[in-house]
Amino acid sequence: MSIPTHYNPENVEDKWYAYWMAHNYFHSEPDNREPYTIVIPPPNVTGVLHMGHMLNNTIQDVLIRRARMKGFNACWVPGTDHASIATEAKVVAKLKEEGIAKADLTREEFLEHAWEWTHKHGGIILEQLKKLGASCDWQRTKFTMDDDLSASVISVFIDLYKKGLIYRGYRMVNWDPEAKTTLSDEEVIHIEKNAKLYYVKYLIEGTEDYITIATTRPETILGDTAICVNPNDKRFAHLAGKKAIVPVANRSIPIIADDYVDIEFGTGCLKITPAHDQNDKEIGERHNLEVIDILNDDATLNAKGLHYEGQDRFVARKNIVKELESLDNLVKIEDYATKVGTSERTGAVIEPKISAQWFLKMKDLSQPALDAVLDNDVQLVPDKFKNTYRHWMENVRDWNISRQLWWGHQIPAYFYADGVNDFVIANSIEEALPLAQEKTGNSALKISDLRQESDVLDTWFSSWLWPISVFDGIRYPENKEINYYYPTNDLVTAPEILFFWVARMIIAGYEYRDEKPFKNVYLTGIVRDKQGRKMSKSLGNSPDPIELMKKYGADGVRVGMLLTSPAGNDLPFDMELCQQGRNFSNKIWNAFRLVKQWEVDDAIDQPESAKVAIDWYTAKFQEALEETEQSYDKYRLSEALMRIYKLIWDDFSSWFLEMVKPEYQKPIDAKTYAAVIAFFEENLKVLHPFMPFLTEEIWHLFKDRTPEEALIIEAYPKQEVYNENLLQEFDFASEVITNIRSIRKEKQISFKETINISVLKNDAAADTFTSVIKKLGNIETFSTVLEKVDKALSFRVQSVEYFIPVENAVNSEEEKAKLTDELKYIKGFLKSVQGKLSNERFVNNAPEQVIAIERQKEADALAKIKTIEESLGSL
RNA sequence: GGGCGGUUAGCUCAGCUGGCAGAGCACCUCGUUUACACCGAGGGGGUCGGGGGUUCGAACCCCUCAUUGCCCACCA
Repeated sequence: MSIPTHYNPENVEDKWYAYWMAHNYFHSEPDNREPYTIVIPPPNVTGVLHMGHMLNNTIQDVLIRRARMKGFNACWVPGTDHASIATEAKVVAKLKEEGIAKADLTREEFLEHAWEWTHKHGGIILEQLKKLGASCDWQRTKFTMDDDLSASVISVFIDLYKKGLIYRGYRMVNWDPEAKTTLSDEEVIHIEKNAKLYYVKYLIEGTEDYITIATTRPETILGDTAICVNPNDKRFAHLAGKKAIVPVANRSIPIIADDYVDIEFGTGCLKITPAHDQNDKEIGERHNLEVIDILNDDATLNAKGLHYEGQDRFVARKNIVKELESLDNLVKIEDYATKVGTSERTGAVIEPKISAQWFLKMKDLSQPALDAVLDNDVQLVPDKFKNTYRHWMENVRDWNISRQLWWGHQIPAYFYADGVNDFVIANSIEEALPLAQEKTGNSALKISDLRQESDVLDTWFSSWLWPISVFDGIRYPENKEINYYYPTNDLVTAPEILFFWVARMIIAGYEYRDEKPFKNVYLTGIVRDKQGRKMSKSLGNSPDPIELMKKYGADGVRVGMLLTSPAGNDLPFDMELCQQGRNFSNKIWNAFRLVKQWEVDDAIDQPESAKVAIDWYTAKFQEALEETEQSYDKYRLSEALMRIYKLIWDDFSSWFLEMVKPEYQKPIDAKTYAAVIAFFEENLKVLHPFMPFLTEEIWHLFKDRTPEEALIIEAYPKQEVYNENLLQEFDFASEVITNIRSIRKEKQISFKETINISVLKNDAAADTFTSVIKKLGNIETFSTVLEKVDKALSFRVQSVEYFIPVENAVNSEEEKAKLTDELKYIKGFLKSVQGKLSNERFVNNAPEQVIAIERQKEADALAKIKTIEESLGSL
């Protein structure tokens, strides 16, 4: 035998990927067919493939391959995201290693480094996706900072500004002191931390009395500009209008009253630091308080921090606590569990900071996007995410879209002076000049008087346009491509970015196309390790996907990932799953080997067993196809895969091939052989979306194909009506076979030894599969009898009784015990059925159908009891 | 603090509008049968998180408790 017993994916995978590429099968152009479009969630351009990508992209590939085979014009658009903050952080780190500080570079110099880095690392991840088999239209590969996409981003900014939806404001924002940029609310992760609550007393000016406040951030005392109590708090009524002395700083600040203060919490007194807390800022605005910002951009204290200048905020906290203690201003310290905001990207503790930033008004923009999901115009899978989505959308706040970074889309605002609103918005500085001249009334203004905003836009401000901008539908809303491919069909992504990205894409879709960007959103779970921990680089618990594919084959890994991964459920990943996938590859490979080695003889007749086997598998395949389609419709890919897995492993290999298998070293008839090959090919087609490489390989090994032929573009099997009766009859027959095998095992009758069997004539015993029973049971004669057979082993399937006469093997005591057990069980069953049927309320209330089923069960049980009792009697 | 899920076999999960608890893997037994030991045949295994209730009948509907996960949130 020249075909190896184990499938070796190694050379196969690269070979077929190259073949598909060479024939341009992944490429799509608008035509008369119905489109089926998926845009990839663009991975970070400098990223490396991890298990999350594997899951995500396997799903997309399954969907797109199936659509392609079903005759849609399938288009999967790949690309990468510039990932402003993440990439900039990497470049900064890399420069630091080389001894270069970002601060020493000009913007242009830094961007040169960033582009160099991008060109070097960008695209690695896309190359890795090819190993997985991803059938992306690589000719359409996009990058969020390509010229056309950048132009789209800028034009959208200008448009939204003109619509009055973008404004610049002096607001309290989330400051990441490590990346030295602001973040949107969504980029802030709240983490539970054990903190301390410090009770600090402030001297009331002109008295010997003190007032005690509680704070978690004693270092901000240096920025205090008031003490605040609740106006209804009688305890502090006498302090109205008085002043307090800030410890350490020895400044005098007013004692004010505001409803915000909770009388019950802490001491009922609050220190007000408008520069470093959102609530304090609001209270400060109501009471016209001074704002003292004590922090630098890197969260060290500035000159306002007095002798703590230069110290990090946390160092200063420790030190100021010591000083307060020595000054006798510290009353006590309590443990306190609180949640602190941290940066999604750097992990740094977020500092609330007042600064001038750009915002997008979200309320009105988001309404159509909210409705679309609530009305299922955009379908979330699973739909439990609808609640989460609604909650977020109903409470959406203005989006801080500016970042104090260099890598990204620079905001097209041109300042002619230093005021918060001393700017004009334009496509270029040349276009900005006349606008600025007009706005200022100063026609002497020159280009050199203008200065472009140095901030860039939030990464998501470009990716929210992705499904439109990859087809250049922002700049050219009527272009052929966008009109053809939009709206796309499926978006496959992680729930983590439901708000960051998915919600905003829907918003942009309605704003710029007046139409949803995709029909379905498949939300994958998080890939976790066996212990349930999220797979991450820092934990080192994530296997290298490339290594995995080397070991188990890309197909094996794909199957492993999808076998147990319902939408929205986390995937507890285990190598065993890939092993199962690999084993499945091998099973199919060996089924192929078996069939391939058969010799065909035109001259011999088709046996009856093969004839019925073919009828049966025809129906079985259709049943499986129907079930598979239903699973696909519900996006239950794991179920679809499992059904195909069982179809091929159990139905096809264990049953069908065994039924048609010719005797050892004898040829197979041509008719049966043709059917076997045809079935095998149909199996390969339904499996292809899940295991593209293996199926393509075997499909080509069966026959010589023309250079234009490939499984990837074969037509997916069509659903047809099938004979359900035949399937039921077979289920009966297979139960007979199982019983025979059981008896063989029990009585240690070798399979090589033929046996005889008799069936007691009974209307329920159909004989369609008698030839199959004979073949798979290795039966010499199969006879019908009118009376029970003495001295025989017996078994019953439903109400039909079978006998196997075996010389000397019948031990009547054993038989008796066996029958008694069987009788006991069936009587118990009958009792419960009759219990129901004798319950008047059941008979009166239950639907007719249910009662009929119960009556049938009763009759069957009675018939079976009768045969068992007779057998017992005759023993 | 608010909201939303989950809790079914050792593990991962199905179980549609109430009507005999399922699958895959794992496990056990047997097997050098002429595709495959990455295999075959046969088999065991569940008080459906606890407690109430509705119903002829509850894994499924209602109440309640427990537990676990996720999302949101400016109480010092």
